[in-house]
Amino acid sequence: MSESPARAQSRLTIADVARAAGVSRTTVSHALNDRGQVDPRTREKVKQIAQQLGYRPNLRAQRLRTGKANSIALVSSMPFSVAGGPSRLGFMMEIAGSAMEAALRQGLALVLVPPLDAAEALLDELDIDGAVVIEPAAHDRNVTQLQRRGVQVVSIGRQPEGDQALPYIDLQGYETGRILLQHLAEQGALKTALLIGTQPRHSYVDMEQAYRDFAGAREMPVIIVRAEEAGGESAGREACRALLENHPGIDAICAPVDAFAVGVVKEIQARGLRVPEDIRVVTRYDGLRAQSCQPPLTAVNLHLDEISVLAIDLLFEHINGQVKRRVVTGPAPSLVVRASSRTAPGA
Amino acid sequence: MSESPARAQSRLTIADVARAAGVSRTTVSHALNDRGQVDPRTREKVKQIAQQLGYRPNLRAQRLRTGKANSIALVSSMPFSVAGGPSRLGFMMEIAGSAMEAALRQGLALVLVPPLDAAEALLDELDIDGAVVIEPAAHDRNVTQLQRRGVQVVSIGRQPEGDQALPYIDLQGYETGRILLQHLAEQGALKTALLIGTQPRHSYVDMEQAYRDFAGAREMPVIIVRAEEAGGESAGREACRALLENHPGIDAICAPVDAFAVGVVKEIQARGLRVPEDIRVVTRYDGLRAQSCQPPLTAVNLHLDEISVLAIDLLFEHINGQVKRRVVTGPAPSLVVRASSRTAPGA
DNA sequence: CGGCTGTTCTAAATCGATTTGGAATCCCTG
DNA sequence: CAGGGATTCCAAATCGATTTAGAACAGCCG
Repeated sequence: MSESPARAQSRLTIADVARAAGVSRTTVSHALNDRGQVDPRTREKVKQIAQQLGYRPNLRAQRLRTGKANSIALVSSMPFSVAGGPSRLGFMMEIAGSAMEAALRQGLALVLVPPLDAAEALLDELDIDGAVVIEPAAHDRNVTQLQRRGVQVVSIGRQPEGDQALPYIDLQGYETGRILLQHLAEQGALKTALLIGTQPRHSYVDMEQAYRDFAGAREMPVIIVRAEEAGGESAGREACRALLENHPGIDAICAPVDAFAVGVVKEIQARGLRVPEDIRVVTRYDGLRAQSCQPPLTAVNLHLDEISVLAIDLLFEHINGQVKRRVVTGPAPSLVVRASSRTAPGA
Repeated sequence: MSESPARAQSRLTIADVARAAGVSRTTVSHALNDRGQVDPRTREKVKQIAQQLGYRPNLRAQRLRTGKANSIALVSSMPFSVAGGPSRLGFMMEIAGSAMEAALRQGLALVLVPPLDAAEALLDELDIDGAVVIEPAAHDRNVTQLQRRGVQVVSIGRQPEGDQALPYIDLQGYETGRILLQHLAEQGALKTALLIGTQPRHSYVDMEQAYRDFAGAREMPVIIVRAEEAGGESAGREACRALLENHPGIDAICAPVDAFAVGVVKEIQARGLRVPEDIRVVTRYDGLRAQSCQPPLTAVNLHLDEISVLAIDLLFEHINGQVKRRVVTGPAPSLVVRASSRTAPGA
């Protein structure tokens, strides 16, 4: 039985270590996990032998027993067409980039769940003890599915009308809208239209509120049009056409969805108008799409890297049952001015 | 025993279903998994009851028994400073974006492993049955660590001098180098220098070979300089300085690492020279860094979205033991010309 | 009716860890 | 030296599924 020492696989079990050390499995387990009462000398000896043998506990057995998966999921429910395009899943990936690092620091593995219908099936096959959902819509199916399974969920961006108020990182949608509109006004815009998505997402809700308040304070007409997220760039373009035809005199468009904004710019230019001279355009997410647009789009730095870390930490707290904070406010959004809106002489 | 039907958690075990259906656990297992010999009527009844009760098999128990994790990892070993910056982990994230989708289609969850020292510890805590490693260096520690554990590994980009030849997706580094150098020549460059990293990665090796062949064929002087990847932009800048001081007359620089290329541009401009009029600059990866550089950098479209899918599929084959293909060649790299190299009148 | 084959189902072993509830040993005190 | 309390260790139960080996019963044949 003592042959085949180099089994390549981690075929060694706790029993092998116990045998080699001349103690029981219990003692090995205790020794290795710094649990229970074990003579320091025995503990050291067991550890050494385990090390020497190259023993690694079987994760699945460990998890079955302890009930922890030590991993979390990052879930996006934005349709592909919005997330897609040149930057693929820019928004989600930017979050993923720093989230994986933050997760690692908590000893958690981060698994990615793309926004696909097929994902729903996988969502039940995922061995996770928590999930971060990106900007969920009001009655997001992913969220309810996860909660039904009993996994902890937090969201980046408040879930509007949340079925039962998910803990979340505040993305400060109102403030984001305010600084964009304020900026447009400073650049001389007098008649700003708003183009948002149809889904009930916090960013649209908050943005609309900011817009209405802003318009109300200045006696500016309220011009709001909605487009289907799934339509992507062309839906934005279509909406822009309707906007321009029905509301002459518009001199600025605020389109928080970057795909929409790009469509807007294309439509404006196709009509022989200029951005920003005739119509200023701004968007929310400052990703590849905004930056590589011609002209580049004024946008908002949401500080997603910091937001992600906060989200992971919040989730971690909830998983560990120290349920205290339900809302965490991240760094304030900051304006990134680019050519698509720069018309005032001062700027 | 029939109370508390809505336990929130998936607390139901196979025993509960068995009890409710009036059969044994074995029969339930067989019925649900379409295994063994079960009367079709019984099978149907069990399935229905399980469904009705909302039974979900415990993943950890299932995995302990079956030995499969149904998940894979995406690993990058590029240092953070290169991967970092404006696009954070651009290269890795671009791959991740489409890889997660491909993985999902195979019923695999994709977990992200960031390039951190701490990751080494986590790598052993990861319950995975395979991993895709991005452009591993010659004796990459992550790779050996994974292999020792017995997980299948494939790489995107050949592992040079591979300890034992990992299966890989060919990134066609030689061809990439060739089209970049060819392009520079077409734009009038007569003295092109090469700036690569010090690590033994396939892209550097192949690029260098392409460069040497190219120079040899044209009797162009061979000017190669290396910089430490970990140094990022400033290392590239430093290398550029040395290049310009030691080799007057250089009119083009090929710097495959985007961070280096950006450094190069900055150094050139700081010296009062112009890109591309005085010195043309090109890089390899066409990410946010290349695109948002001033001027934007000519680069190569590596078709990472398709590459990722190939990688996932290859890994899947190896996990399932149908070990046939060891090398898969993806779509040919294609040039993306931008302002940083456009000088010829024709272009 | 005894013996054989096939179908349908089940009890128990198994995966590899953790954890519970003692058991054994030693030391000290009264 | 009996009895109490630490200390150190271990056997067995446990987590929740899958799988093996075999039981129970039916139908069929000679």
